[in-house]
Amino acid sequence: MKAGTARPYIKFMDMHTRASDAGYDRGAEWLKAGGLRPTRQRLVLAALLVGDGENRHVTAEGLYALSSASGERVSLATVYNTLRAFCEAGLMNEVVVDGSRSYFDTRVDDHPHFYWEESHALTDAPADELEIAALPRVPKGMAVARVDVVIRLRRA
Amino acid sequence: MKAGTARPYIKFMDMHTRASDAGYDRGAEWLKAGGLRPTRQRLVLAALLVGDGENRHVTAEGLYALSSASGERVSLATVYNTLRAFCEAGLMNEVVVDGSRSYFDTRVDDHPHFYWEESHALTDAPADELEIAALPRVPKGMAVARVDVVIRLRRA
DNA sequence: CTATGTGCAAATCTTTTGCAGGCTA
DNA sequence: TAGCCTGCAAAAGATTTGCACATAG
Repeated sequence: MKAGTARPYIKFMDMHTRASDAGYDRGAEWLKAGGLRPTRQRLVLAALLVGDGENRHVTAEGLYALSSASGERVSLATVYNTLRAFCEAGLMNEVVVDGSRSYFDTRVDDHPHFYWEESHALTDAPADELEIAALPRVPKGMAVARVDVVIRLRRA
Repeated sequence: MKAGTARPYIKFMDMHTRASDAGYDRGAEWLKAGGLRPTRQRLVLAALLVGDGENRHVTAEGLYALSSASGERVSLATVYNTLRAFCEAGLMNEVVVDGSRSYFDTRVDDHPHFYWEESHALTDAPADELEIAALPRVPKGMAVARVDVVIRLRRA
Protein backbone atom coordinates (compact mmCIF):
# COMPACT_ATOMS: atom_id res chain seq x y z
CA MET A 1 0.00 0.00 0.00
CA LYS A 2 0.98 3.60 -0.31
CA ALA A 3 -0.05 6.83 1.29
CA GLY A 4 -1.68 9.13 -1.18
CA THR A 5 -4.13 11.90 -1.69
CA ALA A 6 -6.95 9.52 -0.86
CA ARG A 7 -5.89 9.09 2.77
CA PRO A 8 -3.75 12.03 3.62
CA TYR A 9 -3.79 11.64 7.39
CA ILE A 10 -3.07 8.00 7.79
CA LYS A 11 0.66 8.58 8.02
CA PHE A 12 1.24 5.97 10.67
CA MET A 13 0.03 3.28 8.30
CA ASP A 14 3.15 3.60 6.26
CA MET A 15 5.12 2.39 9.20
CA HIS A 16 2.91 -0.18 10.84
CA THR A 17 0.74 -2.05 8.42
CA ARG A 18 -0.86 -4.57 10.70
CA ALA A 19 -4.55 -4.27 9.92
CA SER A 20 -6.05 -4.39 6.48
CA ASP A 21 -6.04 -1.27 4.35
CA ALA A 22 -9.75 -1.74 3.87
CA GLY A 23 -10.21 -1.70 7.62
CA TYR A 24 -8.46 1.61 7.97
CA ASP A 25 -10.24 3.06 4.99
CA ARG A 26 -13.58 2.06 6.46
CA GLY A 27 -12.62 3.58 9.77
CA ALA A 28 -11.51 6.79 8.07
CA GLU A 29 -14.79 7.07 6.20
CA TRP A 30 -16.72 6.35 9.32
CA LEU A 31 -14.94 9.17 11.14
CA LYS A 32 -15.60 11.52 8.27
CA ALA A 33 -19.28 10.60 8.37
CA GLY A 34 -19.29 11.64 12.00
CA GLY A 35 -17.46 14.88 11.29
CA LEU A 36 -14.52 13.86 13.47
CA ARG A 37 -10.89 14.57 12.78
CA PRO A 38 -8.96 11.46 11.75
CA THR A 39 -6.23 11.39 14.37
CA ARG A 40 -3.99 8.40 14.75
CA GLN A 41 -5.79 7.20 17.88
CA ARG A 42 -9.23 7.59 16.40
CA LEU A 43 -8.20 5.75 13.26
CA VAL A 44 -6.84 2.88 15.31
CA LEU A 45 -10.01 2.58 17.36
CA ALA A 46 -12.28 3.09 14.37
CA ALA A 47 -10.51 0.34 12.43
CA LEU A 48 -10.93 -2.01 15.38
CA LEU A 49 -14.60 -1.11 15.67
CA VAL A 50 -15.81 -1.05 12.10
CA GLY A 51 -12.82 -2.23 10.09
CA ASP A 52 -14.43 -5.52 9.13
CA GLY A 53 -17.89 -4.15 8.55
CA GLU A 54 -19.34 -6.13 11.45
CA ASN A 55 -21.25 -4.60 14.34
CA ARG A 56 -19.33 -4.64 17.55
CA HIS A 57 -20.12 -4.32 21.25
CA VAL A 58 -17.26 -3.19 23.43
CA THR A 59 -16.48 -1.86 26.85
CA ALA A 60 -13.85 0.83 27.26
CA GLU A 61 -11.48 -1.62 28.92
CA GLY A 62 -12.13 -4.17 26.23
CA LEU A 63 -11.37 -1.79 23.40
CA TYR A 64 -8.29 -0.59 25.23
CA ALA A 65 -7.10 -4.19 25.46
CA LEU A 66 -7.73 -4.67 21.75
CA SER A 67 -5.80 -1.59 20.78
CA SER A 68 -2.92 -2.53 23.04
CA ALA A 69 -2.86 -6.02 21.58
CA SER A 70 -2.75 -4.55 18.09
CA GLY A 71 0.50 -2.87 19.02
CA GLU A 72 -0.86 0.65 18.83
CA ARG A 73 -0.56 2.86 21.86
CA VAL A 74 -3.74 4.63 22.88
CA SER A 75 -4.23 5.69 26.47
CA LEU A 76 -7.20 4.41 28.42
CA ALA A 77 -8.41 7.95 29.04
CA THR A 78 -8.39 8.56 25.32
CA VAL A 79 -10.35 5.39 24.72
CA TYR A 80 -13.00 6.67 27.12
CA ASN A 81 -13.03 10.14 25.62
CA THR A 82 -13.08 8.78 22.10
CA LEU A 83 -15.95 6.38 22.71
CA ARG A 84 -17.83 9.29 24.22
CA ALA A 85 -17.03 11.39 21.14
CA PHE A 86 -18.19 8.60 18.81
CA CYS A 87 -21.50 8.48 20.66
CA GLU A 88 -21.97 12.22 20.51
CA ALA A 89 -21.25 12.12 16.80
CA GLY A 90 -23.99 9.54 16.41
CA LEU A 91 -21.57 6.84 15.30
CA MET A 92 -22.22 4.61 18.28
CA ASN A 93 -24.74 4.06 21.02
CA GLU A 94 -24.21 3.39 24.66
CA VAL A 95 -26.11 0.36 25.91
CA VAL A 96 -26.80 -0.05 29.59
CA VAL A 97 -27.04 -3.66 30.69
CA ASP A 98 -24.67 -3.96 33.58
CA GLY A 99 -24.45 -1.34 36.26
CA SER A 100 -20.73 -1.73 36.63
CA ARG A 101 -19.64 -1.16 33.05
CA SER A 102 -20.73 0.76 29.97
CA TYR A 103 -21.11 -1.02 26.66
CA PHE A 104 -20.81 0.72 23.32
CA ASP A 105 -22.50 -0.57 20.20
CA THR A 106 -21.51 0.30 16.63
CA ARG A 107 -25.04 -0.38 15.50
CA VAL A 108 -27.04 2.78 16.06
CA ASP A 109 -30.62 1.85 15.26
CA ASP A 110 -33.07 0.75 17.92
CA HIS A 111 -32.69 -3.01 18.23
CA PRO A 112 -32.84 -5.72 20.89
CA HIS A 113 -29.83 -7.26 22.60
CA PHE A 114 -28.86 -10.52 24.16
CA TYR A 115 -26.90 -10.17 27.36
CA TRP A 116 -25.03 -13.31 28.33
CA GLU A 117 -25.05 -13.08 32.10
CA GLU A 118 -22.36 -15.68 32.57
CA SER A 119 -19.75 -14.14 30.28
CA HIS A 120 -20.95 -10.54 30.52
CA ALA A 121 -21.04 -10.43 26.74
CA LEU A 122 -23.48 -8.32 24.77
CA THR A 123 -24.64 -9.29 21.28
CA ASP A 124 -27.32 -8.20 18.87
CA ALA A 125 -30.57 -10.09 18.78
CA PRO A 126 -32.25 -10.34 15.37
CA ALA A 127 -34.42 -7.23 15.24
CA ASP A 128 -36.87 -8.72 12.79
CA GLU A 129 -37.70 -11.52 15.20
CA LEU A 130 -38.91 -9.12 17.85
CA GLU A 131 -42.48 -7.96 17.48
CA ILE A 132 -43.90 -5.53 19.93
CA ALA A 133 -47.63 -5.60 19.25
CA ALA A 134 -48.48 -2.95 21.81
CA LEU A 135 -46.44 -0.45 23.77
CA PRO A 136 -47.72 1.12 27.00
CA ARG A 137 -49.49 4.41 26.48
CA VAL A 138 -46.89 7.15 26.86
CA PRO A 139 -47.52 9.75 29.60
CA LYS A 140 -48.94 13.05 28.43
CA GLY A 141 -46.43 15.54 27.10
CA MET A 142 -43.79 12.85 26.69
CA ALA A 143 -42.35 11.11 23.67
CA VAL A 144 -40.52 7.84 23.33
CA ALA A 145 -36.82 8.49 22.87
CA ARG A 146 -35.95 4.83 22.56
CA VAL A 147 -37.14 1.42 23.69
CA ASP A 148 -34.40 -0.74 25.11
CA VAL A 149 -35.02 -4.45 25.03
CA VAL A 150 -32.44 -6.62 26.71
CA ILE A 151 -32.94 -10.36 26.71
CA ARG A 152 -30.88 -11.74 29.57
CA LEU A 153 -29.58 -15.23 28.91
CA ARG A 154 -28.42 -17.93 31.24
CA ARG A 155 -27.32 -21.45 30.54
CA ALA A 156 -30.39 -23.62 29.94
CA MET B 1 -49.92 2.96 69.59
CA LYS B 2 -48.24 0.48 71.89
CA ALA B 3 -45.46 -2.03 71.57
CA GLY B 4 -46.76 -5.53 72.04
CA THR B 5 -46.28 -9.15 71.23
CA ALA B 6 -47.32 -8.49 67.66
CA ARG B 7 -44.25 -6.38 66.92
CA PRO B 8 -41.63 -7.35 69.43
CA TYR B 9 -38.66 -5.73 67.76
CA ILE B 10 -39.96 -2.37 66.86
CA LYS B 11 -38.72 -0.84 70.07
CA PHE B 12 -37.62 2.43 68.48
CA MET B 13 -41.19 3.14 67.45
CA ASP B 14 -42.13 3.82 71.02
CA MET B 15 -39.84 6.80 70.95
CA HIS B 16 -40.13 8.19 67.48
CA THR B 17 -43.54 7.78 65.97
CA ARG B 18 -43.17 9.63 62.74
CA ALA B 19 -44.43 7.21 60.15
CA SER B 20 -47.72 5.36 60.30
CA ASP B 21 -48.00 2.23 62.37
CA ALA B 22 -49.38 0.48 59.34
CA GLY B 23 -46.28 1.47 57.43
CA TYR B 24 -43.98 -0.11 59.98
CA ASP B 25 -46.16 -3.17 60.27
CA ARG B 26 -46.08 -3.62 56.53
CA GLY B 27 -42.35 -3.22 56.53
CA ALA B 28 -41.97 -5.76 59.32
CA GLU B 29 -44.09 -8.30 57.51
CA TRP B 30 -42.20 -7.68 54.33
CA LEU B 31 -38.90 -8.40 56.08
CA LYS B 32 -40.31 -11.55 57.60
CA ALA B 33 -41.44 -12.69 54.16
CA GLY B 34 -37.86 -12.32 53.02
CA GLY B 35 -36.51 -14.16 56.07
CA LEU B 36 -34.54 -11.12 57.21
CA ARG B 37 -34.07 -10.03 60.78
CA PRO B 38 -36.04 -6.92 61.64
CA THR B 39 -33.30 -4.59 62.80
CA ARG B 40 -33.98 -0.92 63.38
CA GLN B 41 -32.28 0.12 60.15
CA ARG B 42 -34.04 -2.47 58.04
CA LEU B 43 -37.40 -1.51 59.52
CA VAL B 44 -36.79 2.13 58.73
CA LEU B 45 -35.85 1.39 55.14
CA ALA B 46 -38.61 -1.17 54.70
CA ALA B 47 -41.23 1.28 55.95
CA LEU B 48 -39.96 3.89 53.51
CA LEU B 49 -40.02 1.37 50.67
CA VAL B 50 -43.28 -0.51 51.17
CA GLY B 51 -44.96 1.35 54.04
CA ASP B 52 -47.72 2.77 51.89
CA GLY B 53 -48.25 -0.30 49.78
CA GLU B 54 -47.07 1.44 46.63
CA ASN B 55 -44.26 0.22 44.42
CA ARG B 56 -41.18 2.30 44.66
CA HIS B 57 -38.03 2.86 42.60
CA VAL B 58 -35.05 4.19 44.45
CA THR B 59 -31.34 4.68 44.17
CA ALA B 60 -29.11 4.06 47.17
CA GLU B 61 -28.42 7.77 47.54
CA GLY B 62 -32.10 8.57 47.19
CA LEU B 63 -33.16 6.13 49.88
CA TYR B 64 -30.37 7.38 52.11
CA ALA B 65 -31.69 10.92 51.67
CA LEU B 66 -35.20 9.75 52.51
CA SER B 67 -34.13 7.99 55.66
CA SER B 68 -32.06 10.97 56.75
CA ALA B 69 -34.99 13.28 56.12
CA SER B 70 -37.21 11.02 58.20
CA GLY B 71 -34.94 11.68 61.14
CA GLU B 72 -33.64 8.15 61.38
CA ARG B 73 -29.92 7.57 61.18
CA VAL B 74 -28.85 4.83 58.80
CA SER B 75 -25.40 4.91 57.28
CA LEU B 76 -24.99 5.03 53.53
CA ALA B 77 -22.98 1.80 53.58
CA THR B 78 -25.84 0.11 55.38
CA VAL B 79 -28.32 1.42 52.81
CA TYR B 80 -26.21 -0.17 50.09
CA ASN B 81 -25.78 -3.42 51.97
CA THR B 82 -29.44 -3.53 52.89
CA LEU B 83 -30.70 -2.91 49.37
CA ARG B 84 -28.38 -5.68 48.25
CA ALA B 85 -29.79 -7.94 50.99
CA PHE B 86 -33.38 -7.11 49.98
CA CYS B 87 -32.56 -8.11 46.41
CA GLU B 88 -30.94 -11.36 47.46
CA ALA B 89 -33.98 -12.15 49.58
CA GLY B 90 -36.14 -11.66 46.52
CA LEU B 91 -37.91 -8.64 47.98
CA MET B 92 -36.61 -6.22 45.38
CA ASN B 93 -35.07 -6.17 41.94
CA GLU B 94 -32.20 -4.19 40.62
CA VAL B 95 -33.03 -2.34 37.41
CA VAL B 96 -30.27 -1.12 35.15
CA VAL B 97 -31.19 1.97 33.18
CA ASP B 98 -28.42 4.43 33.85
CA GLY B 99 -24.82 3.39 33.86
CA SER B 100 -23.92 5.74 36.64
CA ARG B 101 -26.41 4.60 39.27
CA SER B 102 -28.29 1.48 40.33
CA TYR B 103 -32.05 1.59 40.73
CA PHE B 104 -33.95 -0.75 43.02
CA ASP B 105 -37.58 -1.65 42.44
CA THR B 106 -39.96 -3.03 45.06
CA ARG B 107 -41.96 -4.71 42.35
CA VAL B 108 -40.33 -8.04 41.63
CA ASP B 109 -42.15 -9.43 38.62
CA ASP B 110 -40.93 -8.94 35.07
CA HIS B 111 -42.48 -5.68 33.88
CA PRO B 112 -41.61 -2.70 31.67
CA HIS B 113 -40.34 0.64 32.93
CA PHE B 114 -40.49 4.23 31.90
CA TYR B 115 -37.21 6.06 32.33
CA TRP B 116 -37.58 9.83 32.36
CA GLU B 117 -34.29 10.93 30.85
CA GLU B 118 -34.64 14.50 31.97
CA SER B 119 -35.27 13.86 35.65
CA HIS B 120 -33.52 10.49 35.85
CA ALA B 121 -36.67 9.07 37.38
CA LEU B 122 -37.78 5.48 36.94
CA THR B 123 -41.44 4.45 37.06
CA ASP B 124 -43.46 1.38 36.22
CA ALA B 125 -45.14 1.17 32.86
CA PRO B 126 -48.46 -0.67 32.80
CA ALA B 127 -47.46 -4.28 32.16
CA ASP B 128 -50.77 -5.21 30.58
CA GLU B 129 -50.31 -2.59 27.87
CA LEU B 130 -47.11 -4.17 26.62
CA GLU B 131 -47.54 -7.03 24.22
CA ILE B 132 -44.55 -8.80 22.85
CA ALA B 133 -45.90 -10.88 19.99
CA ALA B 134 -42.59 -12.50 19.15
CA LEU B 135 -39.26 -12.74 20.89
CA PRO B 136 -36.04 -13.46 19.02
CA ARG B 137 -35.14 -17.13 18.91
CA VAL B 138 -32.90 -17.85 21.87
CA PRO B 139 -29.41 -19.24 21.09
CA LYS B 140 -28.98 -22.98 21.52
CA GLY B 141 -28.34 -24.12 25.05
CA MET B 142 -29.50 -20.83 26.51
CA ALA B 143 -32.62 -19.84 28.39
CA VAL B 144 -34.21 -16.46 28.94
CA ALA B 145 -33.52 -15.29 32.46
CA ARG B 146 -35.47 -12.08 32.07
CA VAL B 147 -36.49 -9.58 29.41
CA ASP B 148 -35.86 -5.99 30.38
CA VAL B 149 -37.92 -3.41 28.59
CA VAL B 150 -37.10 0.22 29.27
CA ILE B 151 -39.08 2.90 27.50
CA ARG B 152 -36.95 6.03 27.55
CA LEU B 153 -38.99 9.20 27.64
CA ARG B 154 -38.13 12.73 26.68
CA ARG B 155 -40.28 15.82 26.63
CA ALA B 156 -42.49 15.76 23.54
C1' DC C 1 -1.65 29.47 12.98
C1' DT C 2 -5.68 28.13 15.79
C1' DA C 3 -8.74 24.99 17.40
C1' DT C 4 -8.93 20.22 18.61
C1' DG C 5 -7.29 16.14 20.40
C1' DT C 6 -4.13 13.38 23.44
C1' DG C 7 -1.62 11.64 27.49
C1' DC C 8 -0.90 11.36 32.15
C1' DA C 9 -2.01 11.69 36.71
C1' DA C 10 -5.11 13.20 39.90
C1' DA C 11 -9.84 13.74 41.04
C1' DT C 12 -14.73 12.04 41.29
C1' DC C 13 -18.32 9.08 42.02
C1' DT C 14 -20.58 4.95 43.11
C1' DT C 15 -20.32 0.77 45.47
C1' DT C 16 -17.88 -2.71 48.32
C1' DT C 17 -15.22 -4.41 52.17
C1' DG C 18 -12.61 -5.11 56.74
C1' DC C 19 -13.20 -4.99 61.31
C1' DA C 20 -14.76 -3.78 66.02
C1' DG C 21 -18.80 -3.42 68.49
C1' DG C 22 -24.13 -4.05 68.82
C1' DC C 23 -28.33 -6.61 68.68
C1' DT C 24 -31.70 -10.52 67.39
C1' DA C 25 -33.12 -15.22 68.02
C1' DT D 1 -24.59 -16.99 73.86
C1' DA D 2 -23.82 -17.31 68.72
C1' DG D 3 -24.35 -15.39 64.62
C1' DC D 4 -26.02 -11.87 61.94
C1' DC D 5 -25.93 -6.58 61.42
C1' DT D 6 -24.23 -2.01 61.49
C1' DG D 7 -21.11 1.89 61.22
C1' DC D 8 -17.10 3.92 59.86
C1' DA D 9 -13.33 4.52 57.18
C1' DA D 10 -10.66 2.81 53.73
C1' DA D 11 -10.52 0.34 49.36
C1' DA D 12 -11.86 -0.61 44.86
C1' DG D 13 -13.50 0.20 40.24
C1' DA D 14 -15.06 2.88 36.48
C1' DT D 15 -15.04 7.18 34.35
C1' DT D 16 -13.88 12.12 34.05
C1' DT D 17 -11.01 16.15 34.20
C1' DG D 18 -7.03 19.65 34.33
C1' DC D 19 -3.26 20.92 32.02
C1' DA D 20 0.80 20.91 28.97
C1' DC D 21 2.04 19.26 24.61
C1' DA D 22 0.97 17.55 19.84
C1' DT D 23 -1.38 17.77 15.51
C1' DA D 24 -5.16 18.50 11.88
C1' DG D 25 -7.30 21.89 8.82
